[in-house]
Amino acid sequence: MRLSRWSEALRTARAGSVTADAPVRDAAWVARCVGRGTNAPLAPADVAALAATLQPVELAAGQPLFGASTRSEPGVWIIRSGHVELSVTAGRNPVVVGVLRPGDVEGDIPLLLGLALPYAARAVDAVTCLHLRPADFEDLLARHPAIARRWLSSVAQRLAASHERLIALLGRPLPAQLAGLLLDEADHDPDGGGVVRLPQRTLAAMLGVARPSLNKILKDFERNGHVEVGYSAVRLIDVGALQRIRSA
Amino acid sequence: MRLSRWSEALRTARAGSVTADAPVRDAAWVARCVGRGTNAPLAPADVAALAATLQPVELAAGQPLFGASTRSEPGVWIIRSGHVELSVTAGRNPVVVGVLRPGDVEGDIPLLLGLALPYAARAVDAVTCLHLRPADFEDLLARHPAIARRWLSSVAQRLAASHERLIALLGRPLPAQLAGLLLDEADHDPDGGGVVRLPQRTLAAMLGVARPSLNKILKDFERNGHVEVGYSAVRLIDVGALQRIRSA
DNA sequence: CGGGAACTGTCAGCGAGGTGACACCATCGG
DNA sequence: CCGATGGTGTCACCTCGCTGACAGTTCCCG
Repeated sequence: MRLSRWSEALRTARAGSVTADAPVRDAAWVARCVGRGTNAPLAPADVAALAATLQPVELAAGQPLFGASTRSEPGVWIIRSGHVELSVTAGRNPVVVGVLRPGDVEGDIPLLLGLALPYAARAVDAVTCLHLRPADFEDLLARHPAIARRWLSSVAQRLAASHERLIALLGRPLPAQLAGLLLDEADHDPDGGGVVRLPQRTLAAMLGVARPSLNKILKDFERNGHVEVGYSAVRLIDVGALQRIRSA
Repeated sequence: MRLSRWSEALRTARAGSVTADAPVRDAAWVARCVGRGTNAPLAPADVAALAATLQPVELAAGQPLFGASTRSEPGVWIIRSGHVELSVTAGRNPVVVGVLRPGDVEGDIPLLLGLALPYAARAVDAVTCLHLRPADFEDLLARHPAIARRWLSSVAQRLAASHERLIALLGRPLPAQLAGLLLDEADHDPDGGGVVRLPQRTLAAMLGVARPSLNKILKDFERNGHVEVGYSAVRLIDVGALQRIRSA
């Protein structure tokens, strides 16, 4: 069963390269991406334990990982490829709390605290991720201090990012907020510049702002040659200028 | 040396009750307040290790724990009594990222990630706190898996709170934001109602908003009998009404 | 008890951003 | 190849909260 899910998971990511050591390779990838290596190195035994419990899962665009309504299977998800949108529909318009990208982790906080998160998660595009069942997660933390230590640094990282997000949003003009968001959310392409592959509706929801307001600023940026606006994508042209606007 | 700092620390907190087991009592208090007990119980040996390393420190009102300028001694602080304001002076007006109250922890994130936090901390009123030196902190985490596990739940708690703060701020009208802030920050008095003992300037900075705007809403609340505005204090009268406004 | 510092209360004018609506365009499935 | 879906570009109107300023009040320390 696991191998069939594996091959399905890898079909999109890198077709045809399914080998027996794929679980170990993914566990090593998790070890590299979750938290920080300094001060919290993982021993081979820890990586092996990870490899034994990680369950690959594939999601189509639009599919929910979990939601206020569905409350589907709990556990920890680690994004391997694709994007997941965390949103909450409080008040009038939906607000996007964050966007998960490859290497990001979700679902561990509810397990650690024993309470449900107030937001829903849905795949923006096709998503490959690794799943850890609640019991396996607790077990890994209890039996592998190095993993617990590493997870601590992962959560700490997310907390620092969340604080920076608060600072970037509070009482700042919209252009500064948008510049910061674009710089933070850009996927760094090999060609040098970054691209934000999200519709303007999502970007607006991430700033808690109306789409027309966002579009106005975005077109200003484009007129000044700072970005290039495409369909469901924004390409960063002049990173320096955006940084200047962010801290204006 | 340690005992002398102890007696100094306790002079304000509870004068005259200094006994030999005070460190153990404070360690037990930390064990109760940091993180969640369920899923992460601490053994007596863990509490003893905490008691051996906690260093009591006392701060006068206005004194900084650390700051962008001073960069004073690093380490972990656990607030025992009083309030500490975390603020950052980005752009025009200062923004308050959060207010630490008794039981809150600060300074562990920079240690875990090896990078400085972008905000400064200063005592709002007289503060008693417990200090943990960087080396001692690392040592506790490495040698006591239960403490690492418990710390994980503490950081997770803070992350959830930070996410809720983001949700409460993004794209919501000012009255809803203020109602949420008051409900979150109220110190629950024994007499039933809660009190927020912070000047309006600080409350405004926490919402990234101008003081006159905040004052306007606050007086509206008072006119409608929801709160009672005092000098550097807001008393909550009708909690139900505030909850209704928060989710309006 | 008196003076300075900090906090609160309030106002008029202005600009940023929300609202709702509508035309146009990319993308994808049939 | 065509139509449905969903994303983008833009507009006129209007509300909300900012700006800067000033007067009154409370607190605290000498």
